[in-house]
Amino acid sequence: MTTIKDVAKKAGVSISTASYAINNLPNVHPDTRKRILEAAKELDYHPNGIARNLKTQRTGNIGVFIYGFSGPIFSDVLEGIRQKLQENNFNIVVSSGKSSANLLLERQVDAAIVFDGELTDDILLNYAKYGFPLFVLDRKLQAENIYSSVIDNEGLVKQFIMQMIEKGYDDFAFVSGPSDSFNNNHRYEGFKIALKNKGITHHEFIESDFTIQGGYNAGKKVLSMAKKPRFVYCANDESAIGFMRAIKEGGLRIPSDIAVAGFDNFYMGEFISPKLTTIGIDHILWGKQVAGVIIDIVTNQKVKEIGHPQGSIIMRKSC
Amino acid sequence: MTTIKDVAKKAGVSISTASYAINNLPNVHPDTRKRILEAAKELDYHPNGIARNLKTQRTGNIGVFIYGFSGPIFSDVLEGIRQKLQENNFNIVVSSGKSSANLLLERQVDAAIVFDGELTDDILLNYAKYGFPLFVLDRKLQAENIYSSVIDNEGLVKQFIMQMIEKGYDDFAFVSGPSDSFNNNHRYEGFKIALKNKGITHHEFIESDFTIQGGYNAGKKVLSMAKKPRFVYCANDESAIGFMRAIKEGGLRIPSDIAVAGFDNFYMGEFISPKLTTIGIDHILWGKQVAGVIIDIVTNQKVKEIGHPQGSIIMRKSC
DNA sequence: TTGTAAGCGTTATCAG
DNA sequence: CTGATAACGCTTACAA
Repeated sequence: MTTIKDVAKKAGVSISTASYAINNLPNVHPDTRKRILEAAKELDYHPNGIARNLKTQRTGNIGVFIYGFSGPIFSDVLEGIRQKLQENNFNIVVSSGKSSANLLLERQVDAAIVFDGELTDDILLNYAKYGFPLFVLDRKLQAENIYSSVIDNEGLVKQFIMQMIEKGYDDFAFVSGPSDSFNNNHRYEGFKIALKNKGITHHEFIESDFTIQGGYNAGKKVLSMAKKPRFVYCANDESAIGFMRAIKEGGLRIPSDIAVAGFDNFYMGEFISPKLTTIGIDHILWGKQVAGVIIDIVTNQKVKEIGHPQGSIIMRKSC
Repeated sequence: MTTIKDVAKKAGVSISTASYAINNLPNVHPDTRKRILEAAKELDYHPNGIARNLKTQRTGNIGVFIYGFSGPIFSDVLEGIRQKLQENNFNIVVSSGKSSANLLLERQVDAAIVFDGELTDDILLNYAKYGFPLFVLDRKLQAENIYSSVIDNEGLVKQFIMQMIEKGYDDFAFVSGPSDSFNNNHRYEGFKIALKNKGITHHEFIESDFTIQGGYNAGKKVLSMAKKPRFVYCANDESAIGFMRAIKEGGLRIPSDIAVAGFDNFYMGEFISPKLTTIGIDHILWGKQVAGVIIDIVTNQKVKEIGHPQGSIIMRKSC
């Protein structure tokens, strides 16, 4: 492979001058620059990124620490991150579990976006102490070098459920996600606060796991209940879809027998019957914003707070 | 950050001996090794990956060139790739479009897996000439340093459609994907060959785009046809799901009025009514196999051909 | 405007 | 078994 040395030799200049020209520094005579650039082109020269990184002590790589690639929501956030990072000439290195640690410790990435529940708070706090900027998306965490943005689960669900109560519903059930899920727990909080605010003292709780199958099982459970809830709020859309399928199989009508709603605005929600009412987050935009902040951090710009990602209630036909 | 120099000094040895010990080379006295390792631990030393990469001329990074993160199939392949790569201590750098070029040219990755239609054959062939091993998943391509594995679209669809003909169906339509899609075109080939083999000379062709919405539109089109096909084969599951929704809205029964099937084994297919018959690929396994080959290549092992990824017909209730 | 040379943090050759 | 030392390919003071 050709190196800057070859270019310099061919152009008849020193290595440093070649470097200046190639990096577009102003201190090079136009003629020399032209000669160097031509030589580079003829030799099909491309700088060795690794060498550059070693010298500049920056990699231009941003780690994205994920648990896995599954889940539609997830891919949207990733996609937003990818777009923004790419626009700004950063590379994205994905990793999961403990491999992620090495990426930081071996200085292969300049910073990381964390979306991986396997990485405990303690672990993250520890890496932040080393000086690596970390942007955390799946929890709230306060510390130097740690930034975070989480969905306003509580506020959005509260607002939505209160609207539903005003619409006349007063007999609710909550189909949960995993009990260790940040999103699930805060959605449940919002749900309970809404009921409390409106003086509703009772609700059913059905444990589930954010999957279609789990929602389906929850639906079967409701079918077997003597006194069925009038409104079932599912902690995400996938479980809502499974839930709806089960109760439709059981002969119930949605929303006339049981009203249903979810969270996420999973695109399938528009293609089931009835169309699913949900709370939507603009995941791609969120990813872009997060990536934007990370870029500001590693390039020492002023970082702007992004707060919660944008969310909104999407009324369709299921309630 | 602490460097190997610090470790060497603390252990009272030369840099090279420290390096030997840290890299577990046999030529170090047990006592010295112990001293060095302890020093490393106390100083919380982690080797600088960039420096190592520069010296060894290998990065341990594999590029994964994608068009974007969207699509369920896609994430599964990625997930398989991620698992295998991670097991073998390789990092995965995702990229799309022309940023991907830089990754190779600047030697930030050792090889790449390509899943990005934006990268033309010419471009890929060119990179392969530089000596970068490329594994291509979305097309067939023959050249030095280029490896490829594609779904056996033609064979699987042919086999499936012939079975359906044997079952008694003889009046078919094909709902296509984008006309520039490798997968779509080969599925259509298989479809046509099956018909031809069985002496069926006519079929309907409805253009679509692999999306649920596109499938839905195709369904509306069929509803408006005077003479409707008896069996509609959709080039993927998402369009089949949209298609089914449209014709159900139009009051048709599946499979008694129109039978439907798809391709991919998208997990939603099990949660619609009737459950979708489809042709399934084990995408995660495929990703693992591909990653396995790439690893063999960059570590100079003997590479084993992987051929087509495993596929099978999954009979459910839609035909 | 250009060149010399130090150095980024490693690995690996060679001599001892 | 251990240590000097020369790379790897680049950027960047500093000198000329």
